[in-house]
Amino acid sequence: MAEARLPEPTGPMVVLIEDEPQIRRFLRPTLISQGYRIVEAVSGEDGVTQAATRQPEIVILDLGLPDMDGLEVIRRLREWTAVPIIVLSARGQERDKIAALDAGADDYVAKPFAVGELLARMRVALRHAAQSAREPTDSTFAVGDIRVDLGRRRVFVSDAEVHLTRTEYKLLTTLIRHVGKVLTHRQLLQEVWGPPYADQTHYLRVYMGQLRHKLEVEPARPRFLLTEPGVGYRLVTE
Amino acid sequence: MAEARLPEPTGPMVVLIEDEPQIRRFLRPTLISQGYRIVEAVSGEDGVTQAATRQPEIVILDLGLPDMDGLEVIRRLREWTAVPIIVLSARGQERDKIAALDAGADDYVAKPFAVGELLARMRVALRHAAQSAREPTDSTFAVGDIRVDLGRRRVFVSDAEVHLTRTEYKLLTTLIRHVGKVLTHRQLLQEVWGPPYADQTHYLRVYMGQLRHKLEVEPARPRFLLTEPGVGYRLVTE
DNA sequence: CCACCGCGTCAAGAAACCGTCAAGAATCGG
DNA sequence: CCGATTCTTGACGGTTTCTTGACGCGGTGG
Repeated sequence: MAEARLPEPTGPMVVLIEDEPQIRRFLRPTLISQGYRIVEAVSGEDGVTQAATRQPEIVILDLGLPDMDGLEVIRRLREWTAVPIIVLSARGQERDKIAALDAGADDYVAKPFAVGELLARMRVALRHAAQSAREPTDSTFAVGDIRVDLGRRRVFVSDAEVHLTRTEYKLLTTLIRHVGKVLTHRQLLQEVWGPPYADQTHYLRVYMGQLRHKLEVEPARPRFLLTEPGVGYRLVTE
Repeated sequence: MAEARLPEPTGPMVVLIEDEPQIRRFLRPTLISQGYRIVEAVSGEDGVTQAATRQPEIVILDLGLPDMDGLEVIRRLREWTAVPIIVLSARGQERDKIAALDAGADDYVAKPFAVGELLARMRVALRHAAQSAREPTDSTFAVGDIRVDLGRRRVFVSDAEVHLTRTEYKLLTTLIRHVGKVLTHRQLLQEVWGPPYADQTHYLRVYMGQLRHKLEVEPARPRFLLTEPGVGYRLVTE
């Protein structure tokens, strides 16, 4: 396992989201010497975008970013990708670690950190990814005239952007995550609104109606957002 | 993700390989209160055996064992299992961490450790396991011209989709679950409609008729959905 | 032979479910 | 604080699905 890695130009790609130039200057040559391809982002927004466009094998994320809460970055990424996220943070408090790990981070390394340990933890992350044979996720979803850019949270119909509210978007991405499958009323309500709402099926009717209105050509006879009477809803491709 | 977990007797099983009674006494109630089932081992040899016999969801391993090098325990486990291994160690040296992680450990927590962090890292490990476990969920059932995609809840006859109502589908999947065997009226009614309906055999006649009408080529002389007079029904393959 | 029983079929009324609209309430941004 | 957006809730009508009863068939046993 611990074989020496020589520099190779097509190794795993890492997106490094880190605003401190000092750390970037330090990490960049180290990672490159280990054979990684590296893409740097200096803000959370940029980081999410880079992760969406480059589809890296690993994301290394500093929690202390200027523009955005680090936890928010994790959540944004986890909306559409399972890419391993290793958090770097100056805050070594237990509750920070717990919050980041529960938000979807895979590992947490407190600063100042030993670079050898970071590299070892990166190898662990790569091992996991290889094991589940997970390809880097495509950050866009498309069906018919509908296109969803999950990284940027934007939705287009026939190349015209349509605005979805937060709830509408969450409902749509939930359906996308399980595309093809029927999601029961319960599942949808729990995932989108939270467990306490598991019985408020009326919400579903209202919001499915709004989604159809915004996305379907003929909302009354939907082609993609289908009803399974008595069961739930499903998103179908073609 | 950070929902409160109540104690439940059938949660994930943890094998804790740890020779210090102090730490065992401390961890045991904590893990149990989180709903884990816990098996303790006080030596490396015992730990490997327990992991093999109990098939736990997680292994927590102290590196400083009396009988065996901790790295050796990791290697022994990795010979046959991919179960997540979280290492606990009093040695916080970088090279110890690297060695353990590269030997196959998934995480490394230095003592003294914060128990909340350990629990969070355990949740991460469980997440990984759950993720890689749920790839092959593409079960379909087929007999004659009839094809049932159980994952997507769809039914086809001669490659044309037919729509089943909720009750029809439930009846069909119940028959599929017991394919080949005779199901009595009682069994079917209880499984599909619920115990209070155990005597409403008329329902069965109506719905079996509808199923045959939708699935059989010659509903009056069914090839697959057969009646066992006086007993119940059965689904046969050829 | 005929009454009876289990089974299959059909259909109509009842009930449940779904989509739609719209009006307040709550929330957000300025 | 105000205006705009979004969420929440209720009402209503159309549709699907369930439930129930009636009836016919065929086998069985009196």
